[in-house]
Amino acid sequence: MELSGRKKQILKAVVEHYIESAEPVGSKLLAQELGVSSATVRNEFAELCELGYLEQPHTSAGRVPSPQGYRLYVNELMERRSVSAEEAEGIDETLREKLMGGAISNAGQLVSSLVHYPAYSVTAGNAGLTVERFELLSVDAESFITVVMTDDKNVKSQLQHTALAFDAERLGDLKNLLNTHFTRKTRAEMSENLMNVGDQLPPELFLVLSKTVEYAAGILDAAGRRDVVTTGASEILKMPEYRDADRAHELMTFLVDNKEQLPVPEGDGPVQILIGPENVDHALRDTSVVVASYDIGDGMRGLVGVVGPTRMDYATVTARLSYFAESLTKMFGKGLPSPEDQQT
Amino acid sequence: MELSGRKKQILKAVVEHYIESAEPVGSKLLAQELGVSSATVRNEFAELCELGYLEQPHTSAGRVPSPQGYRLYVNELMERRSVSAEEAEGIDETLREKLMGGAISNAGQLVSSLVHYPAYSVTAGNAGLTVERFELLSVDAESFITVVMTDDKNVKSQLQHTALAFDAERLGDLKNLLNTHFTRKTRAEMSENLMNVGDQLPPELFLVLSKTVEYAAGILDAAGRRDVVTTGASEILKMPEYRDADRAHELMTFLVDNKEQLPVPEGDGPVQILIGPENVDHALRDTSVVVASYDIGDGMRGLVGVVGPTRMDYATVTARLSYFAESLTKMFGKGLPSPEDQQT
DNA sequence: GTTTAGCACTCGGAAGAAAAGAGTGCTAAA
DNA sequence: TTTAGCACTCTTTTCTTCCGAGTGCTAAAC
Repeated sequence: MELSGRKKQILKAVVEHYIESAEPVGSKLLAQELGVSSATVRNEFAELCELGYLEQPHTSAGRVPSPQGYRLYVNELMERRSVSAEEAEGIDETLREKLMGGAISNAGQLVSSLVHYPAYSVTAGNAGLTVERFELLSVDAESFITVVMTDDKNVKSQLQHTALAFDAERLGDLKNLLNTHFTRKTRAEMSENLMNVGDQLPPELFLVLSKTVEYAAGILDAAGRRDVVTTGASEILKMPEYRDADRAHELMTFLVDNKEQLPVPEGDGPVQILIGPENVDHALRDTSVVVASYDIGDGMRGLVGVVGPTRMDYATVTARLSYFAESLTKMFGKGLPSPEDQQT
Repeated sequence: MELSGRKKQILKAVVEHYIESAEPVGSKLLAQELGVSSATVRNEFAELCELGYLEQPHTSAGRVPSPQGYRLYVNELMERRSVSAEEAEGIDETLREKLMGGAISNAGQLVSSLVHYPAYSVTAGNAGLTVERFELLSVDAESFITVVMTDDKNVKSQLQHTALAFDAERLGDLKNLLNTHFTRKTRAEMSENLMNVGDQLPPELFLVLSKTVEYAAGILDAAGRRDVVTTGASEILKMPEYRDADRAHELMTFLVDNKEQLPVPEGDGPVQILIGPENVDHALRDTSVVVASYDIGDGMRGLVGVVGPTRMDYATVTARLSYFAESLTKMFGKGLPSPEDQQT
């Protein structure tokens, strides 16, 4: 059933007042605003309550939006404003400043400082990654540098010590071995090949080989892992709903210890909003989450989210977050921190 | 003036009770414990107050240790117990489990989980670091891999794109240029040399060279920076002294935003304890900090610290922290996560 | 001279009562 | 359909009272 225009207007006003004040909204305030009597507003209140859009903390308090109310607000009532010119400038500024070098890990940090809520960022793991190329560089008799390039063009390297002396020839052999049997292979295949090749190799050499392969496998594992970073958890201590130390502690430890369980919705829109009980996780039952995803390039996607009370400033958060995500996408596409600057 | 034996005994008891209960300690409780009358204890209390070792929250409450009282306790009265066999086993376990791969950044995390206080770890920056060697590996016409080994034997690498085509010869030239003019040089010297060399170079080549040198300089900068990581800040929400959201928020944001100002004392002992006002930083005025340093090898030192209320369980924290630091030192000296496993 | 019993005194915190206030629901009139 | 009016509900605040834990001091006891 479609709500009347005035009901929508009232719901919108309740949500916005409550977002601002964190106090239940009474009929008198709205009466003034709408130019009708408080009794009229009360009648509407009563109906909105019956329909499930509003709630009453107790009999004689004002009204508070229910999750369903927030949902309607977000879907229909909220003005989907975009960021102001100054906001945009500010965001661009911080982005340029802090994100050079392609360190995506602190995207959450930027977002958190932008919206004053806890934020998190997820860098999608690249599970199918393989090694494209091995290089070995001689250092001295007992050590060499291993360089591993993965097929997403990331390069990592380490110094490796060996028990036995490695001359140039031997190093070349090892390198050939690595490049023929361990490039373009999945994790499982690498382990398998290690076993196969191992049989025909002198044990000392095998030891070095396996150490190198393990190093490479570790890189693939690390790249395959979904990485979640949370920041700004302490922001919640400023909010009235978390003045209670126990509640604050609960959410806080969740954000730190269970961050892997933060929602990573399959994105169909640019920004997604999960309100209160829409979150599957029990600990997020009365918080809302706003997430946006951005393009890293190579078809990969990153994700940043904001966590806050259901009484969250959805309009501002949504605007800033989506602008942020767009900017990130642009930057990865062509902008300053281009792929050639990516460090390892 | 030296305190009488009984005064010390009483001070010790007050400190330990207060550490456990966070409640002011009354004379009756101690009377029972010491087998004297409460009046006697009260007399001693009064004198300890005058001497500045105890404080009274208000006229008719029990006594609470003053910072000076804690100091005496820590210096003389506390039983400097070492960790129990099970504790040691537990610590070794977590160390082995979590620290393979030489990721020191989360030493604080381990400590925090060990003592249930917020913790931080500082990895000393190596300011005098220089590049020992450059390597360039051809990938395709327009890109190559830059490998940089610093004189502490750390290796880092990145893929670098160029505007102009680079054949093997040209790459060799560039490499020679790098290795002759930019190894074993300080940051300043590198910049200077870049200017000097630049004059005699075609501009396209110079662009590539400077990009590479900048990359190396960035590595040196990063290594030179003192890196502070804090963990477990949310632990404070469990403590009665931080049930007040404002106080909790203050300390919390300090631990997150001002972590660079956490104390890094010049170590003369294995474990150092800073009590309340002994901390220079205003925000730490009523917290205590316990820090231990450990050996990374190569004469480098790392540092881990624990932050908590002055009512901190000094005995346990000190024991665990020093055991932890010792274990770390041992591990870096000869243990599992040996230098050859250090990743970049 | 130290220790202890005794006692009056001081606070802080808990418990209760009362008052204030905000907001409601309902009825009846406009 | 809107609104004025009014009784009612329930929270919050404030004030008071009361209790008890703990003190400081004095005078007696060891």
